[in-house]
Amino acid sequence: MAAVGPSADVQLLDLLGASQLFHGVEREVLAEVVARAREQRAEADRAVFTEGEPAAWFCVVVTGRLKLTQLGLDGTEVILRFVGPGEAAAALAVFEGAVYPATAWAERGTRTLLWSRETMQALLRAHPALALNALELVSGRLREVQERFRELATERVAQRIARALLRLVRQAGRKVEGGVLIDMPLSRQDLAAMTGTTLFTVSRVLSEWESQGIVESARERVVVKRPHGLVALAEDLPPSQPGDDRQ
Amino acid sequence: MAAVGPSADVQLLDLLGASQLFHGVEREVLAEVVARAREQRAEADRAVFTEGEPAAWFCVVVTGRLKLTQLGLDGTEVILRFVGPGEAAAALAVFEGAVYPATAWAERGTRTLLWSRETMQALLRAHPALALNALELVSGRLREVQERFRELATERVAQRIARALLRLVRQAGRKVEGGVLIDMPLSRQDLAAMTGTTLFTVSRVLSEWESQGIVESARERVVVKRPHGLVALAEDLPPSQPGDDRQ
DNA sequence: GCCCGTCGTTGCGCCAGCGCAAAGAGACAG
DNA sequence: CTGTCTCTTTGCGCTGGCGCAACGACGGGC
Repeated sequence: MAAVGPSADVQLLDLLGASQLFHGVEREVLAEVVARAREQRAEADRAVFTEGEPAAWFCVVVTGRLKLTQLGLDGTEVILRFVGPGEAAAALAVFEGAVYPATAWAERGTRTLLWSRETMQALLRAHPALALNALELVSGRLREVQERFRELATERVAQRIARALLRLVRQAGRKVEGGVLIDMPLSRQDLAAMTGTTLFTVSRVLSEWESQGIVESARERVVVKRPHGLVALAEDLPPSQPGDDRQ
Repeated sequence: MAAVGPSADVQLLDLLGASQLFHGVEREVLAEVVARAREQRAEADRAVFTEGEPAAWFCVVVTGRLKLTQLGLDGTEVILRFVGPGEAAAALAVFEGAVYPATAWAERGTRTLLWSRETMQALLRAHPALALNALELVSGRLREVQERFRELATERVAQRIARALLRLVRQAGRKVEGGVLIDMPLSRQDLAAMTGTTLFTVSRVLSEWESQGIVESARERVVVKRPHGLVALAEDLPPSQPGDDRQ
């Protein structure tokens, strides 16, 4: 962990200025924010913070990605979401609670900015615009979780997997020939933990879709070949035809 | 709907002063807040606001209760939560989104205070303490929904029903002889919509628990006789003995 | 180039929970 | 008191998805 050097400042200012939490904040305030941050390069396979521990740091990803998980009583892992560059983690812990409600796993080489809980609360108090942004941020997240809660309560597994893939396409999709690659390591187990099912079921569903030409999958890799096909599955519409996805 | 009269002011000030959103706010600000509210008596079986409609009003319950539901694609209803006196609804809609993410059904005779979206946003801007309270409120709600998401993803039906009952006991429990009554009309269908299952399964589970003396249930009525028994079920512990609940 | 560890696939058996139908039980109106 | 409406119970059959086991495939390290 190191104090942020002046050379990095401009890039960080841009990153934060474009983030949901700090967007619209005056440049000078942003400079203050950056000045009070600590930068960290996370090692892979080590948690940046851990569920149940006292909430000490607020976190924004600079490069790389975090995976936020919760643990069930029986040890089953649930993936809440992924956090990409410019996005925040541990908002809950710092704004409301005393402990982290989730564990954050960093992808190899992930760089993060960290602010102590006290710093963050002081910033919120000093800059009302920041508090409003935070309110919007947390609200949006609440909306999304409620949505997923409803899905989990009312929809079948295949439908939920389709939705999860569509979300990942939006979040980490990269156009490649023949479709959209979900540009991150994504195991069957990951998809299962996102959708409340098992890796076996995910494997079966993906195999089925592969045989229908909707996706193409390999080890920790998924390419969506016919997004409309997934949308049809997610919305429970009559299956689309192979020609439907021409763009 | 009527402007708030001066006679009601004191009670309303107390109610709001004790609420999570307005707690700690100076008395004079609170007076301003009350002055800008409209009071409404909701008819039963009519929605106070409806999922998907433009978000127009922020809402705090004075007396009675709201039931917040979301609709699935196939028409299945999911209950997000109940809103009691002093609690807020439509926070999301007003703080972040353009439309209500849920429908609010009022119990018969429920009285609510309403503020227009614009008023609410003006209040937030004018009083930073309010924004911080709102942030805390929404954060707490997010924490709870994430928790329930995890439960839905990892736990069995009986376990989830046990948790739902325990939450309701905390929220609307009233001590009666032989146990704690959940003091509101609560159908099997309601419990099913809270836990992502069907009324049949809820009925079977409750029957089983009734035969074990853990609960006692009637039409839209549940009395928890041995809370520890439910806790054991919720935490997946070895079943407690009938004597365990002596207090 | 080989080995080993991790990830993915697939067949098989099983069971938790669903869906329906038919009947029972309160509650409320008239 | 009676009829009706809604809520609840329970039996029965079914199936979506789970859990395991065995095997296969890929990839990184040495």
